[in-house]
Amino acid sequence: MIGKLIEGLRATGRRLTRTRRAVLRVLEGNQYPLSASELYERLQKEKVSIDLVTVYRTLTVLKELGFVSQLELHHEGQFRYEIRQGRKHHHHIRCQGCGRIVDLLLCPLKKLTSLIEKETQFVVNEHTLEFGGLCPKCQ
Amino acid sequence: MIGKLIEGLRATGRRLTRTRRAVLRVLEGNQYPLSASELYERLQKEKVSIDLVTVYRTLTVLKELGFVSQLELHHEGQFRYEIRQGRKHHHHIRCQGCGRIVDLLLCPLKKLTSLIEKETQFVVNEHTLEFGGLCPKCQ
DNA sequence: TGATAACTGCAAAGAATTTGCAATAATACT
DNA sequence: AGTATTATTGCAAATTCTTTGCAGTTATCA
Repeated sequence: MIGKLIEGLRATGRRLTRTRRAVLRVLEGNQYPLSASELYERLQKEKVSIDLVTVYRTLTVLKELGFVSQLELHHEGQFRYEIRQGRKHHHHIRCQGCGRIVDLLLCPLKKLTSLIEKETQFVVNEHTLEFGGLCPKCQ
Repeated sequence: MIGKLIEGLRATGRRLTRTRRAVLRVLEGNQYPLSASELYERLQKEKVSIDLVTVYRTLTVLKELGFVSQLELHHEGQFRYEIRQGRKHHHHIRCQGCGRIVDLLLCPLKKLTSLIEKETQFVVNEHTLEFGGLCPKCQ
């Protein structure tokens, strides 16, 4: 992963820094998408000296290079980021109680897309699908 | 509509005011969901004297009474509001070029919900589905 | 008409995110 | 290895959307 990161950074005239490495490492160590401030907190716990602004800027770069994807879950008012590397297209379900986010591996929308294109005359480029509910612990 | 509004307001110890009437009227005159600031601008054009804060507070009340629903479209960073009165459950498609929002009357997710509940052990209470693309003019 | 709340406007606070700029650090070249 | 170049960082401050506090205004009901 680091190898590909260096490659990607170089190709766009960027540099591999202590902070970029640290951000990527924390994201890799987490199976659910983190917000910028969550990432910041975890870095602080690990005694990595970094500014929240730098976290934002790093996430922007990683997103531009295609290493992470940016999620916008409803009722949250913030972005979340997760490693995109080698992951299939998927959606999420979020617990309305504790906020826990779980991946959904299915996506039933491919067929629907062409139907919608016919109906609206739009060219569909993306879709977001998200469920909200209560996880077993919060029920 | 106004009749039901008065009824709803009364029932919760609230009052029908010039501003609430105006906000509802503008929402009714629009077929696509408006943001608070868009609503504010339209009211200004109509020479209705109102503060943006009051627009927000009014939208909150209308939402609580079930007269409008609050939407959170992706890549927008703001809420939108649309009349809910007598409208069926639906989703939206938004043009990535001009931002135009069109309703989608179909919803293919009812069957999917029980599948997801089995898979995740969540109780699903809501879902959001949204498409992004280019409208005929922006293609 | 007057009393009692609810409602409004204004200013200011909050939260997430972005921007400007000088100091710092990674890279390339010698 | 040493130095010049230029990307990156940290800090402060700005932005955007939304919410809150409070005193003055207005709708409602006796």
